[in-house]
Amino acid sequence: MTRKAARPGLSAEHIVEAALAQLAERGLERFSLRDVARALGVYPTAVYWYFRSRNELLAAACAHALRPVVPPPRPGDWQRWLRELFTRYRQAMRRHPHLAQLVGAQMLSNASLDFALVEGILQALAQAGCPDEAIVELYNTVVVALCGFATLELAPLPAEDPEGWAEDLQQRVRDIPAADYPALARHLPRLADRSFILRWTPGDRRPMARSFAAYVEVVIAGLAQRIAQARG
Amino acid sequence: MTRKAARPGLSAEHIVEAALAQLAERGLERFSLRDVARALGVYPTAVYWYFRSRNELLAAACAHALRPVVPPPRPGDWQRWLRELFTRYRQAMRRHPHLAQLVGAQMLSNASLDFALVEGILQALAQAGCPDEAIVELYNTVVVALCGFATLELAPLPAEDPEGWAEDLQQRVRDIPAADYPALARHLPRLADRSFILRWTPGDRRPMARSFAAYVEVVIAGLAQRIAQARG
DNA sequence: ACCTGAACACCGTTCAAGT
DNA sequence: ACCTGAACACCGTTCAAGT
Repeated sequence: MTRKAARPGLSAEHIVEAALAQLAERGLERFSLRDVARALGVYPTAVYWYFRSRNELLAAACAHALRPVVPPPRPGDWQRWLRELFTRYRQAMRRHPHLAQLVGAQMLSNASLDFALVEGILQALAQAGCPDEAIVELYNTVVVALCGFATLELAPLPAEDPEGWAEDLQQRVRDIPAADYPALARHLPRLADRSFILRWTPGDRRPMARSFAAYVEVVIAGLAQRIAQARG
Repeated sequence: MTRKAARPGLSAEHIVEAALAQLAERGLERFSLRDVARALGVYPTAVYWYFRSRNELLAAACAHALRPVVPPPRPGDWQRWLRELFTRYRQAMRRHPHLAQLVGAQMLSNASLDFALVEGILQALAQAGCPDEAIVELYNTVVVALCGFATLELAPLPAEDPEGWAEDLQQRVRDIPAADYPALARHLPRLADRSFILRWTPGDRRPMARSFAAYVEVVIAGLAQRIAQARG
């Protein structure tokens, strides 16, 4: 009844899912291929049948996470399309917070969906009236803007002794000398734990939705103005 | 003549310099505390007298790299001050390209210079006329904008088999089906190796200065408009 | 105070061997 | 084709010991 050779118990997709689970559980810094294999009940080296390296596995995980980011076309409304793209990217990263640093910082070069993303951005810029001479710089601007917010929002806080670190930071924030930093002292109640550098709760537990919305509008308004200017 | 106990041959500053040298030579992914110790001619464990962990050493390296980023005050010209801040940040990261991902993605919470940075940004926003209710979101927007560009520009390309990877990407770019990606196909000559996702030369060897300049102007113009709008 | 030295519990990856 | 199994060359970190 049993076959001569068992059908493979593994698959690339299966491994990627296990990797995403490990990532969610232990974070990027403590992510290990051996743990993924353990979770799957196979030898570490079995993974190498499907992926050439640990990095390739992580790249595949990034590609998986990024699948739903490119929005459907919105003919005639480039601002809405961009807004949607930015929002989807952030949501995709919120589902896999530990991937944000990877995608933002180094993985933007692998997946095959990437060409669709490029095409979408170029079409949005064209619709906005961007002249050909400005297409490279504004395309690059959009890509940076796309990754920037979620990368910082979801950045991991120090992994070792997080409570101790949080207390230290709060103490230092309380002790800020108002004479040296008047604006900071004045706005501290608004900023504390709600803003970069002055926060101790990670972004996945304390979303920065309002700031994200403002950020998106700043970028879009800036693009519109820069395009108008480039057209002369 | 020789003292009873030799004065320490090491120092935190000395170790940080060795770490920066190692980083420049081998990159972040292959950075190891043991190599730093080897370069200094001491046992790996000697480093632990000065730093509690590898991560703390890297944080110190980031703080070192970030020292010169906060510009002197520019009373009455917040746009100039911001432009200078962005430029200095990028230049600091260009001096230590392998730190860009760290600083951008996770280390924005340690150094003591940080409070000066926060104060400067808040004062710039105040000068721009930002109302108090919008200060948090626009402060966060500025911080993201600050780190975003250099983080992506200097992102490392795949460490394993970089030439093979570069050739693959170039091949895939050449094979882009113009029917599926018309805008991409049309602008490809401009974009190839000069834009994110479509480049195979790393940003430290091929700077993206024009795109950076455009990016900065987009952000500043967007801030100005958003502030004007927030004032009603 | 500052560093040596040994040891622990891990890694990613290679290669040969099994089925 | 797909996985086991052993082995290699590393890691970061802890702890005790030296001076």
